[in-house]
Amino acid sequence: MPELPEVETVRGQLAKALSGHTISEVIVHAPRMVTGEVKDILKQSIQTVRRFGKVLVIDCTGNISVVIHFKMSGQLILIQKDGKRIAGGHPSADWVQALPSAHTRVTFLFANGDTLYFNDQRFFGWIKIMPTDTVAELSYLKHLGPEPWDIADDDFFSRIHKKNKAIKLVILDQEIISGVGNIYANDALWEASLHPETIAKQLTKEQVSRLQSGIITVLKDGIRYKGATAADAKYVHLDGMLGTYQHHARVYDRTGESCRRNDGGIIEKFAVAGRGTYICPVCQKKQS
DNA sequence: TGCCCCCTGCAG
DNA sequence: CTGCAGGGGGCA
Repeated sequence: MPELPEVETVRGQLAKALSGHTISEVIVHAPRMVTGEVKDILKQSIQTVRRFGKVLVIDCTGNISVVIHFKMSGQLILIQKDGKRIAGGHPSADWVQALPSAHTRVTFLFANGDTLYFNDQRFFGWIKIMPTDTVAELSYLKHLGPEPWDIADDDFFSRIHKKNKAIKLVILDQEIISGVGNIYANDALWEASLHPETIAKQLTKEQVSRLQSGIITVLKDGIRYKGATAADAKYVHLDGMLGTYQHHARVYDRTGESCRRNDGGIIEKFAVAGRGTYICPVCQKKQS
């Protein structure tokens, strides 16, 4: 559920579905993914659900929080007492799957009969149970940069401009700007008509300004479309439904398709630091 | 700053 | 079989 829009979508759904509900039992299927004492959240109820960059924080009564990073393949699915998924709509056909599944790592049971499953195929994610008043001291959060809409353009420029590496890697660095991952990085660079390998310190103020706007535009679009579900469908909503941003992607996973600017460009794919990178060769030319 | 690593699973 | 996947930590 990787990037900011996906986590934000689930954050909102969790807050709506679980506020005030009491945790009655927790089953840890994969102990290595969990730190802290699970017993500390028993009988506590959910108060608020926060998000910092790509991290989700579920605050409970009793000064206890559950902090979750989904990494590449983590997901949360809520099943109601009657076995139905929450929220309206019809479950995607892709999600006619019994839970807990082979990928379920932690199961949270609620007093009202609801069950929340944390699934993670690749075991990269983590869950930390800790006092709410110590969450901010987590190393990951302490070093987290601001979200792109929370800083003035001159602050954004100074953060970006001093880096002597490819601009794509700079915006993927959570300590510089938080929330951007590979999908939205590719699309934001297209929005700003920048080549991903341009060295950050070579960018002009005007280019960096366009980039900040581009990042904000694609992240907000991602939230509007409730996240991007890639072909392998590991990101899903709390109710198992799929995000739809992928249908609106600018360049991500559009190899061979036409540039949305209709400039005659055909989207190309290559690797930057080992990560899939997509550009329109016409409007995202490499600068010298 | 760049490489390797953590893992599983799927497409080519 | 190899390569690749919404992330990021540790190491030189």
